[in-house]
Amino acid sequence: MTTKKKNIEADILKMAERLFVKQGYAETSTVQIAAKLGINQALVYYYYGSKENLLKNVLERRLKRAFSKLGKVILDEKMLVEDALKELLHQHFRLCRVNADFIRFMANCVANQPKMGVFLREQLGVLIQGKVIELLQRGEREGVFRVVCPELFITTIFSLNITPFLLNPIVRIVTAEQYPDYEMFLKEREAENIRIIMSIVKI
Amino acid sequence: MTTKKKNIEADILKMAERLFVKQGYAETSTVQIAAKLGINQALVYYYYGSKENLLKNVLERRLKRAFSKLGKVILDEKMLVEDALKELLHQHFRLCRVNADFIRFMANCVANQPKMGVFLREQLGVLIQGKVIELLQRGEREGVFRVVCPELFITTIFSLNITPFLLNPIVRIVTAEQYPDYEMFLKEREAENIRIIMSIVKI
DNA sequence: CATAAGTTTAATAGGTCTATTAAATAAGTG
DNA sequence: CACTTATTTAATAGACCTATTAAACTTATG
Repeated sequence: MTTKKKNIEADILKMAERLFVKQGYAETSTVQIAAKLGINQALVYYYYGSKENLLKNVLERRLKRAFSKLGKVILDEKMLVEDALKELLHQHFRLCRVNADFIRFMANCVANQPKMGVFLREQLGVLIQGKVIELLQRGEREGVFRVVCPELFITTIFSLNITPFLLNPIVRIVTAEQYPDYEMFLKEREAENIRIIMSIVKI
Repeated sequence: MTTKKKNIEADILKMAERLFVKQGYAETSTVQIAAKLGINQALVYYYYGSKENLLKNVLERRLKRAFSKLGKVILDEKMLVEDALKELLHQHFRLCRVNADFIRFMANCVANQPKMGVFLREQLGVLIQGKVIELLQRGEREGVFRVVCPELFITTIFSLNITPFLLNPIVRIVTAEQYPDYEMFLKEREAENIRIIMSIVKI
């Protein structure tokens, strides 16, 4: 009773995120969000004013979380630069797995509502590149990495790592015969991604 | 007057496709489809029975079209196998550009409604692999291509080619500084994709 | 031309959704 | 405790949506 005082506001946000990401924005109603929490639907409006504003809060929170995790990956200077990059790639692959639904959701938000494009651009900022560029520069300095265009390099990584999750059902169809177990495919896929990416930079 | 007799059925399908892909399924109403065509909304039900059935018709038609185009890419036996593969990659990149909205839409359909997953699996079948596998085998036979796993190879191609379009807004943010003009980036991106993919197979 | 079959329309039932409001309840504060 | 502020509820306005229906219109065909 007393403990769940201010949790409702946060609960709404969490449930909204879960349902938005799983079912889509339009397919999720404030009625449903409230029902799943066992609260009155008007509370959604009491705390967030409108469904659109609720969406913005969801995006903001989730983006912050996702990126803060990537930022926390520690790449020891004592590690070989190659191993550090491999570790980063591994973490990125994991991150793509966990956030695929959300990324799909974002892509939709932007595609369906032009407003969201502007909003997302503000939110995303320059959060992504950091670590990769750092490693590329270190590798060059140490003479073990080729000089490559960071933008192309980063989008290569992003493309290879996100697609198996984002387009999971489509990729599944392509690979179903050889890999009846998708988890097995993912293992091979991650290894292949690392091979491909390393071969791009390694001298 | 007389000419537009049986076109209504087809017009509904085309308009539905346009609006579904642009705005999403839930965000598009049969009322809106009819309004845009200047016809009565009940006609949608007269011809298609239900909104869901309309969706299925849209998917079926569009899938058929998209794949038939890839099938038509002619890869002359007289062409060097390397050049043939490059040509196929070029066509695939173009196809991804044209169909990105639709692919995003499909990915959503599957994510939001489990039913659609089954339906799509039936539709997609084994339509994709064909040409690529053909070329891989020819390359191996001629001794100019390494032996590679076709499933991994195909998903690599798919990943690299689709992401710049499917996640256009996100990729834009990453590349905005270096490539203020996205078209310019796409040109570089296609060239890089071809380089990467060829380096995987070429001995 | 008359009748049947195919096409189109207006009207609406029945549902759900976003958002608001006024009243009820709980918590906080002097 | 008295009174203010914050939270929660029930009820509902107003919009829009899917789907149906019966009637009107058009075309085809004997």
